Amino acid sequence: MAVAKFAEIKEHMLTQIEIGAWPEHSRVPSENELAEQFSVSRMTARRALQELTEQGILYRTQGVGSFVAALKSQSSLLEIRNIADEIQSRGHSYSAQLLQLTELPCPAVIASALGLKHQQQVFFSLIVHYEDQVPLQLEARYVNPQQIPDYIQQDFSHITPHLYLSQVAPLTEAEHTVEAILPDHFTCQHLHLKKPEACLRLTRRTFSRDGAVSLAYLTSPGSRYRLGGHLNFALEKRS
Amino acid sequence: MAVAKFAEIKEHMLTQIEIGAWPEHSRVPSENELAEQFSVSRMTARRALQELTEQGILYRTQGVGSFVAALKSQSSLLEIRNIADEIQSRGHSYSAQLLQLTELPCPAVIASALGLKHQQQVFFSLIVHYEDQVPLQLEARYVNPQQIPDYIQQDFSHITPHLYLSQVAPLTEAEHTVEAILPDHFTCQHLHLKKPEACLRLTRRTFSRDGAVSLAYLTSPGSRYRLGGHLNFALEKRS
DNA sequence: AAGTGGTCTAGACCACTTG
DNA sequence: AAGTGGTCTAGACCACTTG
Repeated sequence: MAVAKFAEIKEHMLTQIEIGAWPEHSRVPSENELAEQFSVSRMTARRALQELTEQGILYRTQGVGSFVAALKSQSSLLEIRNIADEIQSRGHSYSAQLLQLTELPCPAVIASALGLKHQQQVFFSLIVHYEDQVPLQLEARYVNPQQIPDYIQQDFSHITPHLYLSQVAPLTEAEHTVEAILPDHFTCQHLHLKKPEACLRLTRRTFSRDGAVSLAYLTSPGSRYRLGGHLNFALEKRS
Repeated sequence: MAVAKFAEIKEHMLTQIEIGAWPEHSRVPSENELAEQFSVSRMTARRALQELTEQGILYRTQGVGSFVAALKSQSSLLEIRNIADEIQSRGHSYSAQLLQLTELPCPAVIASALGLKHQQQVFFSLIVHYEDQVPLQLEARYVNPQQIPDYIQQDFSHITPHLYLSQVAPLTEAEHTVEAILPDHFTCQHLHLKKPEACLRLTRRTFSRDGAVSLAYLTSPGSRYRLGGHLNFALEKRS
């Protein structure tokens, strides 16, 4: 079996939702209807519905039916994922636009965060990440040149800074801050926002074995992006 | 069927792991072994194993077996803190204003999240949390009345819902979503926002041993609140 | 009464890893 | 070759919501 049948059904349903054929809160086919349409047993149709429900894409009510949940891009809070992978794992196309890749004298805040001296040179990259041609995130990143001397020679339209950094300086630690902000004019422009709207801003400082590597400001429109996480405490009680 | 068979098997396995009978990375019974032990079909035993795997409690390898996963590292980004403690630990004064504490017929989305039936009664509380007399967070919370029958009798101007819930139904699991939104008029009013500004909204679903306990929407002005965290990867490599 | 989702059975064939 | 997990079938009974 090249592709599982339940996966094909999920794929089909996701497509219907994406193209808007099945709007939010509309009813989707029942287990029995899907089973007949795809010539599978009810258990297989059920699995497709069930997994989409666990992913937060559908919600179901016994005796009533299954419905499309409100949709948004979602990423995990717990893991630091490469945004390209994240987008592609949703079955969408990823692309990037490199706006800047330069060397700057280090602003005081950045110097302090990266353990550099004020006015020392620091690498800076500015990139827009697109999901299916729609800007999902503006990434402004300062990189410690002592740790990553070749940063400025990379082609960041083909590899994300995150992926490159994780290859040359494996991540050992990260610090996050999450804020809601109203973006400035410049950010609005690059995120194709006609009017300023609430944006999520992640500030992420990453560390490798030898200390602070980079400080990134990741800004995404609130209407297109959210962070999701899952915590499990069952096993933590023991220690 | 009072309690589903797959749930009983999960319960049993969780207990074994919690009491240390099944240490990290040790092998747990196979689908066939569990099916025989509990006199159920393999599909039912499989479901128990599968759900524990999705919860991150087990990991499985085809042809080899199922194993107890490693402890998750803690992330203060998602650390579930009592907001009263959080405010007081900054040396500020905490107070709360109870706006609503009622019983409602359950909306479909809430029912699905809490494992309740549509239109069944659900408890609802609405509270504003103040830091030094300034509103910091609007908390709208739906609570499973089957698990927390006395919720509606509590005095939430003196104890936060989070603290009360953690006392009567210890947290085993939590799911988070973080979004940036523009608040509606009602929210603006209670957060004393003259104009709508970007707000952080945490959606938090909490679980106890017996299932979903509550679903909370926590909304805070972006200018007054942010989430901060620290991730350590040394222990996280598992999959 | 008809349709929905929730649970379960007792089989089946498969791909995979191990001794 | 024996055991594991992965997928699937064609039934069954149930609780629930709706017309």
